[in-house]
Amino acid sequence: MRILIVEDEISIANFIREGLKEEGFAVDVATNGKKGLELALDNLDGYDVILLDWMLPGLSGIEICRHIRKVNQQIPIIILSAKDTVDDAVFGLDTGANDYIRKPFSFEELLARIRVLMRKNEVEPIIFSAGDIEMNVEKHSVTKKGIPIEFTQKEFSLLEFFLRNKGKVCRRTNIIEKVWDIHFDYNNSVIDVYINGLRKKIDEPNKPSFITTVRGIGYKIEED
Amino acid sequence: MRILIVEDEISIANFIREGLKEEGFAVDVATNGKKGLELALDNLDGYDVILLDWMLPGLSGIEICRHIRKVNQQIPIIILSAKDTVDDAVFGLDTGANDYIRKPFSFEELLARIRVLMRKNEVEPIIFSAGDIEMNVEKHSVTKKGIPIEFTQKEFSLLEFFLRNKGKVCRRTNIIEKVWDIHFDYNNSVIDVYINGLRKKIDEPNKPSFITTVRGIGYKIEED
DNA sequence: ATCTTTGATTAAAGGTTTATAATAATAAAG
DNA sequence: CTTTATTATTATAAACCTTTAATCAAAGAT
Repeated sequence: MRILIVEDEISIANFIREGLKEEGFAVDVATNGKKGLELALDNLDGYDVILLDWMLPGLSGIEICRHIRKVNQQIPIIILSAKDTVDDAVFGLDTGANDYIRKPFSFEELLARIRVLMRKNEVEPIIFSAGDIEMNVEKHSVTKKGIPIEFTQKEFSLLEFFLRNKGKVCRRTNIIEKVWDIHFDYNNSVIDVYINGLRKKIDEPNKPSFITTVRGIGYKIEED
Repeated sequence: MRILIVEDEISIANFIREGLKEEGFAVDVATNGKKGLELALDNLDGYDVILLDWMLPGLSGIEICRHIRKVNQQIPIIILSAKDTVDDAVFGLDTGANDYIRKPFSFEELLARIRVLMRKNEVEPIIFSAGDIEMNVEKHSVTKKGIPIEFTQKEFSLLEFFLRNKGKVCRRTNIIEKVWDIHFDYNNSVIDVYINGLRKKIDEPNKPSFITTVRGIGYKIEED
């Protein structure tokens, strides 16, 4: 997680930088507008959040924000400003900032607001893979070495369950609960039938199966 | 654009409601926590933003927020609160709110912050295409290899939905919700009928359909 | 070495989902 | 108000998943 701070008051910049570093962020600081915009545009995808002071020598934070938004609408921008009127806040937000924090601010609240902005990018993974197998949940497709393999609904969710738990043993009870939504039924042989089906579609002849049996417990697929 | 306000102080609720209505929003108001949560959960996809007062009779705004976030991570939530300490704000934000506004607040700033949260849904492409098919949403026209094909309204929006989600599987639940605005009705066969209609107009004889069936889940059109 | 348990495989029954046509209901147009 | 176009519902047949059951093979226990 990388954050860019554009702030000309060295003491404030340092204060934020040290605080964020303690939280485990990588931090870049620019102390004037021109340098800040340069850093931002050079490395737009590299930053997870950008903090902009409004009043800066040269290029203002607002102008930086406007420039960035011309090129990229996604990256979260927070304006930190001593301008504390409602009009200024509205102006800043309408220029494309995601948040507007008035100085002086509490570091804890800044941090919480950074967390909010990073939260939305934490989307559930939609692609799982193991060995040659790759699954795209959104597309509901699976490929082996790039070649698509068709799966029925149940087959697909069973395979998905294994891929989500790559490396771990999936117990029969667990499988039957999570994939079939059947409870308290250890010995349902539907599982076996479907394991068989998966193996037929995935495995290659004369090779150890992609899905290994853990006798008395369940099955698993190995971590790469 | 529909907004839910959960606020027990009638004067504040009315003030916000009237303001938002003037801005062209559809507004629902709940004056206690229980009712608010009910409205929210009944109609999660229906709201574009939810405003929660923290202190409410019965169920607090924080608790409502927590409940909603269990089910839905996307919908923007703003907490409006007389609790003005940093700790309260941090707590509110960490509970899943997207913004935390201290009372008393300016309506203009609330509006600007609502705009921020709705902005992400703004980028609207007008032309979609897949294979030989090209759709212009503005003109409400579709062509295949440049030759226009007529569609009825429902046919058009169904096709539009597929084109917007090119490559992804469109689940029946999703289709019936987004195209027909019918909720909790998986097995409405109106879908099948319209799929049939689209295929008749688009597909060529003795070729695989433009729209592929994903049995038990829904339909999709392939990425080019 | 044999028995018991567990897992693999196959085939077939049973059930669900989808395609299609026909019909009814609703909205729009003349 | 009637006609037409559009949308929704229902019915039925076909496709094909899912489950059950039966049999066989392998591993572990006695």
